[in-house]
Amino acid sequence: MTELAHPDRLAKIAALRSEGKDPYPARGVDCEPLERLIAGGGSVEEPGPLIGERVTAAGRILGLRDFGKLIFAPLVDRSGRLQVGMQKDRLGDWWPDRKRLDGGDILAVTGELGRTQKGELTIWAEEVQLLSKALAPPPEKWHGLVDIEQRRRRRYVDLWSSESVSEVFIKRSRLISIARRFLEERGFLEVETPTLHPIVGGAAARPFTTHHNALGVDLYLRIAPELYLKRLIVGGLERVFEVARNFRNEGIDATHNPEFTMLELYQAQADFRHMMELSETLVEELAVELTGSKTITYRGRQFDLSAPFRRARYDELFREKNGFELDDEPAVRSKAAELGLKADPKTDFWKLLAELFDVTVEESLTGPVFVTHYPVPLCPLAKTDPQDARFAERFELFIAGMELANAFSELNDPQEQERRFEEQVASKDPEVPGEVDIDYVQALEFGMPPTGGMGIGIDRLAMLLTDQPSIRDVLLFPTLRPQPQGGGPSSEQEHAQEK
RNA sequence: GGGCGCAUAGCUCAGUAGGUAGAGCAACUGGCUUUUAACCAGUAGGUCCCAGGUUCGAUCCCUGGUGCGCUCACCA
Repeated sequence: MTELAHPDRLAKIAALRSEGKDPYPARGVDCEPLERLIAGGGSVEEPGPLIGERVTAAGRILGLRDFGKLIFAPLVDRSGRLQVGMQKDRLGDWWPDRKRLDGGDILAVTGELGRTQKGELTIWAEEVQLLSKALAPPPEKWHGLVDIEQRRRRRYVDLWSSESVSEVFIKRSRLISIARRFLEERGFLEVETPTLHPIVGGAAARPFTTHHNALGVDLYLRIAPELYLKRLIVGGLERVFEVARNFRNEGIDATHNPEFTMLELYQAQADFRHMMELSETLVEELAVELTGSKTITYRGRQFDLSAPFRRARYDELFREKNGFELDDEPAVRSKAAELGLKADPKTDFWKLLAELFDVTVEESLTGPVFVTHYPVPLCPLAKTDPQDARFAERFELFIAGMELANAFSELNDPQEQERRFEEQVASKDPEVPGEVDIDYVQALEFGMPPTGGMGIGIDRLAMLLTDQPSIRDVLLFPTLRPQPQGGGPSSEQEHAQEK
């Protein structure tokens, strides 16, 4: 037992066992979700069909309000919260066992659905069965878990001790489910591709490295599924998507977690314009389904997610904010220096330009807006714009200043792709693949149809649609520094002593 | 990794201008059959994050560390 186990509760378990009562019975019970009982109870004015009926519910009791011969206890399950009333008159044989109940215990209750004098919907218990005894006490009943670290380390407590928390994660789940249905309705096939990659590719990021013993090779956790999904387009699957967990060995902040979820999709015989339509339609639909409106509130600001979204060219946005063309290298360098960017002359011009764009333009992209036509050197996997060879057929979608989607007309010219890969390798940039993915080039040599591809950050979309300020609030178990033994804050001392 | 901030009872928080601490809730005992953070009376509960230093004396001051939050850099 850990320090969380309460001695009085251990004593209650021992007492139950000595009477032949199992505090952790093996069988579940048939019960109704509380939501259904609440709906079936109707209102005080118009009683529902379940009033007066014998019902069974199961859930966790958060506390006990004990009046001597009457006890009220709020019962919660995933779907809602409903009060249980336990009366001596109705529970004769069981009644002495009330002394063994504690906040946090999981119970099954059978009894008549009714109301109290004040009108509160209540199950008047006739049978109470302990399903699982809680040894650790629940958090403070009024505030719930407030300490943000504990909320994240002990999500299993956070989820039931604060009503709004589980809603966020239920919505996140619905978001993914709606997106799947949306894509399946449009002929997309959900696929699964490897997360262990022999070569890093599909994005610019530092990878996690691991090792396979039997093969005797180092492998990387994927930073993006892109190159595998496009192999499937070569394979003729035509419309594919993956809800892909990606891993990037980078810093952690409000919008970044080392593992995160991208919805990536690829559509043959399409280009980035189709991807714009698809993404704005999907985002609008998700907003309506999850929030009930096309206009959402994020961190106190309103965003209208009605399709179509505004389109704005990268170079035009750049010119508006900076007053000169983005390929005016001297101007870019001097402006960057002026803003204090790391701008020594050997810094790659295009990296510098991207940084200057981030600083001068991205701040103002409240959105929703598609930023289109990125400079080609920033888009090694995208097709060049036939109208202007300086730019690529690519867009990124910004909402509330967050980058939510990235898409392009996929480069399908194997010679051009090989050349761009070789340029990347030659740059020796540590954040760019250090090796040409020959197999991918060969896949293109077999012929890939014109293809539109897109990645949507599911975590950020969930933040936006559930109005959460940090990615860690939409991840059930965000990456935290591990704490040896037990994970609770009380083990910090042991940790410190080891150092 | 840099900067700023936080760490006190199981939980939420006070507090000590250096003299080893207190409330509410939770727990325990008793009372109460209609509460909604129930109420009333009583009891118990603390290495004041860790390690050094200064001091007669440190939870408080100093240094170092750990964890978390915010922020900057990197990234989606």
